[in-house]
Amino acid sequence: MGIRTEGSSGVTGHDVALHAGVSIATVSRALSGNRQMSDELKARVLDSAEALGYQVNLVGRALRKKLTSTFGLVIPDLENPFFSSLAQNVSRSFAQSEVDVLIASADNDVVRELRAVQSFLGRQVDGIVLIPHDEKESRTALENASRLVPTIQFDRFVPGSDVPFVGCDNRFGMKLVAEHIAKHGQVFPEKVFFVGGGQSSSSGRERSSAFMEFMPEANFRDGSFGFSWGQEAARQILSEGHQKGIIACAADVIALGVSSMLISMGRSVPEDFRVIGFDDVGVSFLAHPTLTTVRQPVAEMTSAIGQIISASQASEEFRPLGLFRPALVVRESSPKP
Amino acid sequence: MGIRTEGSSGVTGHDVALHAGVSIATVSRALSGNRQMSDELKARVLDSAEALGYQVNLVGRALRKKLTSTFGLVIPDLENPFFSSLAQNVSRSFAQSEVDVLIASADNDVVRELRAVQSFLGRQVDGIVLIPHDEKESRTALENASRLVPTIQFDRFVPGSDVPFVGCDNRFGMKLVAEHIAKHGQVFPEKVFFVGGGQSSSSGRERSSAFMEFMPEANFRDGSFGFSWGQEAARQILSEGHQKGIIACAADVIALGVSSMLISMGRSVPEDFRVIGFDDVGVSFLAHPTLTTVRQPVAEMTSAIGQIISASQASEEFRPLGLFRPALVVRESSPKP
DNA sequence: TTGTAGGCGTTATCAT
DNA sequence: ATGATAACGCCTACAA
Repeated sequence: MGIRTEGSSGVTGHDVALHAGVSIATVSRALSGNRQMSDELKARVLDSAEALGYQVNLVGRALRKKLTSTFGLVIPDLENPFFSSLAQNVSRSFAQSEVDVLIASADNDVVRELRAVQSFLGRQVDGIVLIPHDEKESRTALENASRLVPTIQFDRFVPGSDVPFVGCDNRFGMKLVAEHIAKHGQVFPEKVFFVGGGQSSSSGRERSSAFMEFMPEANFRDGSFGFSWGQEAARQILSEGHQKGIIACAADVIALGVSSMLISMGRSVPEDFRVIGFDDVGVSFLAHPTLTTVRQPVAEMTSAIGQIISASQASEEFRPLGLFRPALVVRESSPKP
Repeated sequence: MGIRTEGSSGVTGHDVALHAGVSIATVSRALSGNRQMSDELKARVLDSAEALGYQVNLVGRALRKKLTSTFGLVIPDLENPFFSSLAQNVSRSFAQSEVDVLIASADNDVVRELRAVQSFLGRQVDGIVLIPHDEKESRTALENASRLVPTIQFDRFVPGSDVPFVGCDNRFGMKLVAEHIAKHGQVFPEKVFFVGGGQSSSSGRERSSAFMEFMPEANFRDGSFGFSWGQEAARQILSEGHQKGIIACAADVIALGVSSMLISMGRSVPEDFRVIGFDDVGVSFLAHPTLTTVRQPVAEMTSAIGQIISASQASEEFRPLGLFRPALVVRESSPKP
């Protein structure tokens, strides 16, 4: 495994041309197929290519065409199941097309996020889909990207940027939660809690402010998008002496942490505390109790991304529309009253 | 957002050379910095580059150097939390180095897996880390990759291949599980169950056969690596009339499904059924009850990958070692007897 | 120390 | 319809 250093298959279009007894230009034409040529020659070239195991060198092609049929997806945190699911869905929605999706993880770090963007740009990707990790700090990465290639902000956005955004209507989602909670009024008179996901991302900020708009009397506490923050928040709530209530969370990962801690500390969900999440991650239906949550329309969102990317490939204009309506999914952790 | 089609920043080394009043060779030297040159000139070039917003075109560099400082990671299923966690860890372990990690999802499809490999190869990646989706069907992808670039099989392997493998000692892990179960002998005389993850991947096959080796009397049933198979398996076990037992699973995702279904159907874990997983995915500690499982030494494994990649970058010989010992993590779903 | 020039593999333009 | 050839942006002998 030592000596081989050649990049691609090692056999170039030149080799195929020699083998088939044609010019290198003919080889290129036969393979890209977008030019008229005799079927006989075409077949001969294709056979030679097959025989030699030729494989087009995408680097050479990219250098010449200045296009790569590739776009990059930057994910803030692959260990967050909602994001890894998004990545899988985006990737899947391009399975049929010629476009390749390259994924990079920013690992909750704006420095690595920027680096991922630069790497994609240097690689001449045709477009970038960025889930901005931080509302402020991700601005540089987003601007760098959008200055050079068609760029989409996905799921979160940098305020004031004019880069097209695809995501869900967080305010509407929280309105659904608030309405759901309101129906519990007489059953759970105690207390409504909101456990936020921080103010440093647009989704965190939007969900917090929307919920507080609809339920200003709620007991509010803020943290970050993670299981452990949910656990900590539940511990806080119990240590403050609360015995019953409804706990709405900015994300499923938080809600799962909350629910987990409540049960560990001997409380019952939903009898003592009702818990509501946001996102509808894949595992939320198998949590115990199963999680009432707001489902983001992931399929619609990824398909919108596909359309925007395709449009930009065809150098059409961007379609800036991209705010999708989520839906409430009622499960055991906060059943219908 | 329409007219711009240039790939990278549009400004090339040539432009920088003009701006700085030097030759294009000097620009290249100033930026790669691996050549002696006067500080004054170097500073001037760097200033010009900065002023023009120059950014090296990695495509041009790759074509010339036949190296990209990049390797590709092919993941069978990003929605499986164990795999997405692996991806994050691999990516993280290269954060400090110059190497970029590109991730592609095969989405449980060998066709897309092969396509991802070809795409990486065409992009001249310096190496490929492949988690083979299928023990047989992934052979083509693996061979294509290893023929051209240094390649590592990660977590799963294609039998009979001489491509270096990094993964965990599944047999040893199952031995730990069997020993743990054996201690429960008198407490749970009823029945030992094993819920497999299929025979089409090396991990599925190894874990099944190892467990059956240590506990040949176990009640065996086989499926796939997924929550829903775990739920189905639990339903089966209950419908067969079993009231108590110990259920060992080939993966945490299966165990979480099993546990979920048992509880949904009114059984108690661990009182009625004890449940044991494998992998120690991030969420297993917050399941209810928390999951007893076998922890894969992810940090060691990803660091081994880092070493192998680095060695291959330095064109040293591969270090074929790569079987790591997992450890039993006892939690609530199957506590110490 | 710095500049000149050739070529990496591909596609597109121009002849033929 | 096919072939020769010139770029694309970069790096690196080699020359100065």
